[in-house]
Amino acid sequence: MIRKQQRGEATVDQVLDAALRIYAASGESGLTVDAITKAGGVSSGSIYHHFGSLHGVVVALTQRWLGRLLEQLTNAITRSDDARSGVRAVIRAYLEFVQTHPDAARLLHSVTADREGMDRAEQIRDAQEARLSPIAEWINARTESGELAALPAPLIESLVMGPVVAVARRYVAVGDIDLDEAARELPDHIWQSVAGPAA
Amino acid sequence: MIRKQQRGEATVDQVLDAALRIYAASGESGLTVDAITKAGGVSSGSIYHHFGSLHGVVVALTQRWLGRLLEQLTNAITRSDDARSGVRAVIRAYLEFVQTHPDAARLLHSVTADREGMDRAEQIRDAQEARLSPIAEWINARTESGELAALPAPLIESLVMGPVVAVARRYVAVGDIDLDEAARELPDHIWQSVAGPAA
DNA sequence: TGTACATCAGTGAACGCGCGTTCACTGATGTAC
DNA sequence: TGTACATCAGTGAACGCGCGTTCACTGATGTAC
Repeated sequence: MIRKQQRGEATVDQVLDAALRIYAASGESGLTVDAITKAGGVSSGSIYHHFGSLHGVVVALTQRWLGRLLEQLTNAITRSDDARSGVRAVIRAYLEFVQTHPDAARLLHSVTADREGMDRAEQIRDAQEARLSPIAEWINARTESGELAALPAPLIESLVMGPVVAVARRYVAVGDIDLDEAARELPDHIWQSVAGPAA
Repeated sequence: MIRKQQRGEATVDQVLDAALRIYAASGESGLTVDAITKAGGVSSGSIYHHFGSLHGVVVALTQRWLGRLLEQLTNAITRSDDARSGVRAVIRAYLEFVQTHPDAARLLHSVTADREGMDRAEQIRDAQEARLSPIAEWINARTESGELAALPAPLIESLVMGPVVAVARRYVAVGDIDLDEAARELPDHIWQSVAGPAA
């Protein structure tokens, strides 16, 4: 059996870590091969060996952090059984992620917004389907039980995550929001907007 | 008195219109001077005469459409006197804008998300202050009267606009949302999340 | 345990091209008298 | 009403440089026997 060498993984990590730092500091336009080379202590050839292109680095970086975020959200939601505590849990999980990884949050907020990100939306959804489907299932189950309002899943998602994302974006960009206060106040208010007849 | 020549305005419009079309079709990376030159029927020198740089074109484009969007929202909100109809009106106004100007919506969603957009956040806020302050005042007045929940204005804004922006982004990006249905359903649900004791 | 071999991992100089910006110039418009 | 002048508006060839990508090569790791 052919095994890849382990040092390759370390290099991949170095590149992605450097890329995130650079992205946070100087944006997508600052994310050049040369910058990664210097910040990550890795040669350009090595980057191409692992990622194929600079674009490949961005894709890998996005997938990595989107995966981690969705993993947190999925864990939060599947651990709670009633709808109200589930909604509460995802909200807290998202805000906690933003607070713990502000750079990654900045990346996800802009890359997913990016036009190229939109083009990649489908392939991203495919890659993350394992993490997205439990969430969708959870929503459908709660909608049918009447705990959640009888709305299409995308609308439920928007009602729950919309304000959270808005708060997170504003926290990262403008900074005139207290995340702890948001974590305290948002859950109950958001819940009011999606609560169903049986709740 | 020295008057600028009128044909200049026409050129500015041609450039900005072409820029929006290009942006919608091929994203920010496709928005090159050469592309504008060809699509707008304007020489590169002329672009520099009016905008100073390519970056200047993007800024002008963003300001123009952000101004138009905020104008719609301000009109919607100031025309309604009770909180509930105000919330309803901004939601409808936003969704209507997105439906009427999907390209501009795409631009605003990504440029404001963009890292450089974040750096420009302050200067954008300054330039649009005339349109932002009426909205803030309206929120504060309704919060004090008890029609809106006793929350900081940024949280109210996030609770109201968050789901709307989320729906709009998803409509523009993925397309699995019916905007008319959203316009019907969202107002009441969102209202539940911000209604105050006196409502 | 050692040797030969294949593949993976990493290097960095060199290339080339796309792109933003400049600039000397021509043309158009408005003002002064 | 016409002429001279200043400023605005527009042109497009030319420049130069930053940046992504390539490639021939060296080094490291794992496998086969």
